[in-house]
Amino acid sequence: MRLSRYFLPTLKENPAEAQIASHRLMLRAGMIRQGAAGIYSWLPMGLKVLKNIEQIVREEQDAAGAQELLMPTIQSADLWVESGRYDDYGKEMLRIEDRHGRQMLYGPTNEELITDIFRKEVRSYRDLPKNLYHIQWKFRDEIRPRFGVMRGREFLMKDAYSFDLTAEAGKASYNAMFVAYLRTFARLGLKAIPMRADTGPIGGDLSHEFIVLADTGESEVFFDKAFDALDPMIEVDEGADLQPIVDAWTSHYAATDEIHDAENCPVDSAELITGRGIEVGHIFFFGDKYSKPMNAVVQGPEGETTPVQMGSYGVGVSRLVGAIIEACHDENGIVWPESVAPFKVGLLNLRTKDDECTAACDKMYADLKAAGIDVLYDDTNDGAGAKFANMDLIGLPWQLAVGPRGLKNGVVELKNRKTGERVELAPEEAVAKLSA
RNA sequence: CGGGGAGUAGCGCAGUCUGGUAGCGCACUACACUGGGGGUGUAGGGGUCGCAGGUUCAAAUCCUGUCUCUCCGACCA
Repeated sequence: MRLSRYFLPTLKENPAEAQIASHRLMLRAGMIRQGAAGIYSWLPMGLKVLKNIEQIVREEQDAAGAQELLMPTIQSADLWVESGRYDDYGKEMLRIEDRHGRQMLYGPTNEELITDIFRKEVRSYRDLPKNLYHIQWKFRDEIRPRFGVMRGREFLMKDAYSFDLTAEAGKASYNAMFVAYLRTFARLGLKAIPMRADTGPIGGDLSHEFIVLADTGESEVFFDKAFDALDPMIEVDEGADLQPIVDAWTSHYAATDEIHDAENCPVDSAELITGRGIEVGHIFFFGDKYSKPMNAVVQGPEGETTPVQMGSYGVGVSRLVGAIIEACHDENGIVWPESVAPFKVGLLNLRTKDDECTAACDKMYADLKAAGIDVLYDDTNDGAGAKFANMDLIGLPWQLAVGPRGLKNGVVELKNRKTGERVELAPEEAVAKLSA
């Protein structure tokens, strides 16, 4: 993509309303613009990152045996009345009336809807287990939205729902999601710690929050140093018992500041790590909490009818964009992990008016594209300084600077955004290195 | 929902107290110079001062109402 044609409205100055790094940087880097409090438009580069994250989440869900579907954003209130949550949910739920006076709502979550879909179609235990998920926009009318996409009212969420015959089988489904989450966050370039969680309005007796570590995170977290030794990229064989892995990840102490009690902490202070974190995932096993009142039942092997055992598993996809930036930025701007970066490399033409320089840039641009590399080519007439600053701001993993000075010696400069390391090498070598 | 703050050009702000031709920096347009870390000069364009009433010869400025945004608290993926 040529920058001269790309819709990337970057800002040199900080917008007054943005308090935290990710919000500030998302606005400055031209990723989002606010429509109303807690509601954002995603501009091309922001959307690209969002889609990249979404895709990694999707791949890991699919790999864990979940199947994607898509439920609507607007739901009928009837189902919520049936589950008893229509009144429980309170003002956080955006209620809408259609032209016929029917009560509708913009879904804050989808347990009722998925349970309804399930109960209408599934009759036999032979159809179990099932795990269905979708990635869809949700709305929760937060009292006070803040921190940009981290605490918006409208947000993109992956939510999966598992259905099993027995609690034991349900636990296995829960474990599969647990491991999928470890892998997902690792692939996103994040360090995530699972913590035992309050089940809140969703309910149930087994639940974990996944907290991503970031120096500027919203809450303080405490966890055992032992987590550092665990590898999140677990290879899962189909049908394998994941309980030992889950046990390994849940046997160590981890707590947010709300629960943490320094006096009675079971971990020696020398073994305890204190940091800040952002909740990006939450998984629940809640048994028959919804299946029972909503009569989602299957016939078992003995012919008996039993409510299915359910779990639900959420990932804040849009929130992750902010969380990743909180975890990956410096004073100059964003530092994208390569897995989610909007482009892999930024190609900087430092002197567009120099025909030789521009010819060399055009060729590298063509070569990089031919090699299948996603490249943002700064072909604008801005000064070199402005180009470097802008490229640092938007945080592409690699910067390829091409100017007459280097070309005279047959070299271009390749800079790693994260380490700041710069090397000079021949244009073909640079393309080869980026293609590797 | 309780308590603060703010709405003036795309962004950041001054002007409001003490009413009298709407300003500054950045960004934008044109030209020239410059050219490896947000460069320089010259000349330009752009705002019914959030909205609605009111007071006045005259309102960004005073009064009333209203909407929006934002910060702190309780709540949350």
